[in-house]
Amino acid sequence: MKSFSKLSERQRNILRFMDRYFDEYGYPPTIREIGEATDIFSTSVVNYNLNKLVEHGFIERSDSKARGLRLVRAIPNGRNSVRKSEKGAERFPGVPLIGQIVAGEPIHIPETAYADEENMLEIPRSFLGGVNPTETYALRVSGDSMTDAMIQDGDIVVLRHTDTAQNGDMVAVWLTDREETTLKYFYQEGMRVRLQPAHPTMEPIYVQGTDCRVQGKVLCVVRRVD
DNA sequence: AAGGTTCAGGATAATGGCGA
DNA sequence: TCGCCATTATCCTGAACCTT
Repeated sequence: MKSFSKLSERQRNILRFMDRYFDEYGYPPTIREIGEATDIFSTSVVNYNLNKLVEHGFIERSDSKARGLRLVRAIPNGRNSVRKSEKGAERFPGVPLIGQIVAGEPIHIPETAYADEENMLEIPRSFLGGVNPTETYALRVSGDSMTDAMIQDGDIVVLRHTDTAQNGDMVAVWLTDREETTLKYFYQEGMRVRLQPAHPTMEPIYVQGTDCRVQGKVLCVVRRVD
């Protein structure tokens, strides 16, 4: 994963523009708007650089819809970088950190999560992709099954409460037979579900649809670097 | 119509091999 | 070690096409 300063000038400009645009309009820009704002004349170049930013873990893209862009890492000096702002909690709503995902040990995730102030994370609204903060919660990741998805041991994932998922979604899933929660990519394959780790040497888990329950979909990842 | 994707091909930078 | 050259990788342009 590259740091912000190691990105090309254009890629940094794209991130800054996306950050400003989301802050102003509340939704992401189009590829053509990004091109206009960053002096890129070809949509393919914008697309190329967006793919690079996905590769480096700065943004996520949705294949199925227009403006399907989402910042998933804070931008240094960006409007939505992780800091207190004049609008305070409104722009940086609290997301409760309620536990961790750890293989072999079940974790109960309440429908209405509660955490004391010490365990509340301030997450920029743009990182939640329009999801109501009251529908979100955070978990600390233990293990390295998602390293290829830029999620390391100790990272915090922010999730939206949901009991459904689409193929390719990164989700927290409760496995009823194993009595544990796991973080994997979700793929429905007929009556069974494939839970795919993002790790080169780890095998997917196959379970019957009735033996797993989606508990949340990952919205973004938070990492402390020190 | 707006917005996104794909493709062929060109320019430039980075890298590696080789001889002096 | 240095300079030259070939190869490869990266980034870009422009246009056509596809999807919603």
